[in-house]
Order: sequence, then structure tokens, then C-alpha cells
Amino acid sequence: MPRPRSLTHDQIAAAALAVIDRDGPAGLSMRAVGSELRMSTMALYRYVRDREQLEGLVVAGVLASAELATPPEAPWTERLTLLVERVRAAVAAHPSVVPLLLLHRHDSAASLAWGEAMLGVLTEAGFSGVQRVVAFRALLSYLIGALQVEHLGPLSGTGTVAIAGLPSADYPHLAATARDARSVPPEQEFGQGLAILLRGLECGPQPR
Amino acid sequence: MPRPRSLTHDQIAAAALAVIDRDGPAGLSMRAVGSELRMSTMALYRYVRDREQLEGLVVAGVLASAELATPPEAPWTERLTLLVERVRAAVAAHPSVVPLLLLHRHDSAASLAWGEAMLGVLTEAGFSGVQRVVAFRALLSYLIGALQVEHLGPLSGTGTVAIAGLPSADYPHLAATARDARSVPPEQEFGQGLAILLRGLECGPQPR
DNA sequence: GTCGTAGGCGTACGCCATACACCTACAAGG
DNA sequence: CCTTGTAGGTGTATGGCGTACGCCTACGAC
Repeated sequence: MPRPRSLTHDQIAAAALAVIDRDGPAGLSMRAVGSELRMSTMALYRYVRDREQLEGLVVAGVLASAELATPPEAPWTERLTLLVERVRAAVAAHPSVVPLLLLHRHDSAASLAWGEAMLGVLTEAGFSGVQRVVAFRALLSYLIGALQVEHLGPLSGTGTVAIAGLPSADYPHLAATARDARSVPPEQEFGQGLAILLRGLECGPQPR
Repeated sequence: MPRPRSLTHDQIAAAALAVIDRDGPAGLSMRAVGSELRMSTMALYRYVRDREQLEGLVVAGVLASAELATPPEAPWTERLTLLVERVRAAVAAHPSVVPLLLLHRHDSAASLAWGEAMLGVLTEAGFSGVQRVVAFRALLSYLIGALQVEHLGPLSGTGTVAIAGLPSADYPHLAATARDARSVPPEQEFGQGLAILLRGLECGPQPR
């Protein structure tokens, strides 16, 4: 009956994402999002319980951009690769959102749906019971960890350069590896790591 | 010549860790650590540049408790498992430190030394060049991600319970898997996931 | 036109990190 | 033993944050 709402959750999430993309994760504040929407800070609270819920909206928005359908005739390893790579791509488009993703990866419908899709493929591949639990958590851990390692590294890649310059006397392997790492693009590194994990799932004592 | 220092970095790290263990990650503040040390807030700044450096000290302290020596005659997979499990154990003793670990895993001598130890084993196992880079990053990503998934989950495990209660109609696989997951202790889940990854390193097209 | 609901906003409070200026405890040099 | 300069410890102040609360008012229903 009274005045209609003038904002949607989607608009709010988009505004917050814009702030984060522009000013980095530390730039996100209720004040900043408010003025991004040309509203007062407190107006936001008509739409959002608190800052935490707003962060959840941002994460949900990013995850929702990942397609969940996979070709049913493709091998299960390939289908899982698709699902994982799509999340990686969605996040790579907004690197500054990684710290929020770590805290809110659980509490959105988009993330539940992604998990459901992953488990669907694993189930069709023959995984069940504890093996399915372990396989899913291993893939999830790798994905989460890789995002974190890639985007929250020591200034996202410049750290590798710094490590490459370490005194070879103190850290010979580390310095050498960091030098090698400079020639490996992040996508390739991510993909190959994922391939290793999937190979372990394929050829383990509990195959199928 | 003037007055001697009355605090060491170790004492400060221990105090901050005590605060975190008692009040959780959000309880960490310069004020809290100051009063834990029976000093004023600002006294801390004589020993520490800013809050970020203090966080680094805490992480360094936790990581330093992980032993780095491994039996040279053991298989390389077992030696890597030891190194990874020790970090997991060190962190599991102070779960609230996980968010800080994610941000500061790079900037302490302890973490560099751990990386060096891991790479030493990988090198002895025959890995080199890009393969060594990929293997190391895969293991690191899994470790980081698993810590995050385990300790920053939806309230650390209670979330699994919540998911298990989801409407099976909407998320059938997710609900079933969450039910299965309740019977798997976290250490076993972590260990089996790591085993999968190591198996992938062993039996891949680029073994040795 | 009237009215009640709920949108939008201003103010204020308590927390945080931290810059700065001050006092003072103490080791070194006499 | 006394002086002195350095650096330790502290109090105060600033500017940011999230958000509780209360006010005004635009608006749909009647």
C-alpha cells in the first residue's frame, strides 16, 4: 500500500560489485555502496540486514554468472572440468571479490546449485557414499585454494617475482621454481593442477 | 643506550594468538593485544609497524611450530604427506587463525622454509621445470583450500548439518552427500583428498 | 482527500587503526 | 654520583567504519 521499493537486490549487488572492482576489497563499505546508488548510507538498510548480507549478495551475483549445464555425453572428468573452470572464469572477472567468496561461498542459492551440479556428475560417474564426499571436498578445496593462491598471493603474482629474486643460497628450490613459474600462465597452471586431481580420482584404488 | 626493550616479537605473537584463541578472529585488535600484554594500545607500535605486521607475526608463529624434517628414505609421497599434514595439524590447533593465514601465508620465513622443504622433496622425486611448479601449486592450493573449507565453512561443520536438512527435492545429491559427510571425520577427509592428489601426481602422463 | 505504511535520511554512538606530542626510565659518559 | 640523550610508554585526537534510532514524507488503498 505505501510507497513502492525503488531498488532490487540485483541493483544493490551490482553497485557493490562496481565499488569493489573500482576500489578493491577494502573499498567496500556501506557508505560507498550508498553513494554509488545515489542514496544515503542508511537507505541501504531498508534492503539489507547488515554488511554481511550485502557481501553475500555480491558473491551470489558473481557465482550466478557461471553456467551449470554440461554436455551429458562428455566424459565425467571433462564435465567436472567445465564446472570448475566456469567458476574460476567468473571469479577471474572480478578478482577483488575473492576474499568475500572465501567467507560467503556457502550461503547463496547459486553456490548450492553449483555443488548440486558437481555432485550430479560425480554420482553419474559412479561415485557414492564416502568416496563421493571425499571427491567433492577435494575438488572444492582445490578450487577455493587455487583462487586464493592466485588472487591473494603476495600482491597477485608480483610476489612470485619477489621470490624469484630471493637469495638462492637460502632458498635454492624456491628461487628456481619461482623463476620457472614466471613462464606458466595462471590458467594453464590451474588447469594442469586440476587435471592432476582428476587423474587421481580416475586411477585410484577406488576408481569409477 | 636508553631504556631496553621489554617485549619480544614472540611475546607479542603469543599474546595476539591468545586473544584470537579466546575471542575469535574478530576479537583481534590492537587494543585487545595491548591490554593482553598489560600495556597501552600505542605501546605496541614501538614493536610493530601496523596491524598487518602483527597479523603476520601470529601466522609466522603458528607455521613455525610445524616440523620440516622428513625421513629421507621414505617414499616422496609419504614425505609430502608429512609436510602437509603437519601444517594442517599446526593450524588445527588454532582454527581461528585461518583467515589470517590466508592473507599472510607468504610473508614469513617459516612459510618460505616450508615451501623450500616441499620443493626439496619434489625435486628429489624427479620433478623439475613446469611440472614442479604445477605440482607444488596444486599441493599448496589443496592445503589452503582444505583449511579454508574446513574451518571457515558455514560455522565450521554445523553447515554440513544444515545442508543435510535441505529439501531433498531441490538439492537431492547435496542433501545425500551432506548426510554421508557427517560420518567422515575431517582428518580422514583431508587425508584421503590429499591421497587422491598425490596419486594423480604419481600415475600421470608426466610421472617422475 | 485522508490515512497508515514503509521508504529515505540525519544524527549519534561506540568501535577501530593510528599520527602526534608528551613524559620518563634508563644506560652511557663524565 | 650526576648529567644527558635516546627511545620506551602513554594520552589525546582524528577520521573511518557499521549501525541503532527517530524523524519526515511519498505514496497506494480506501
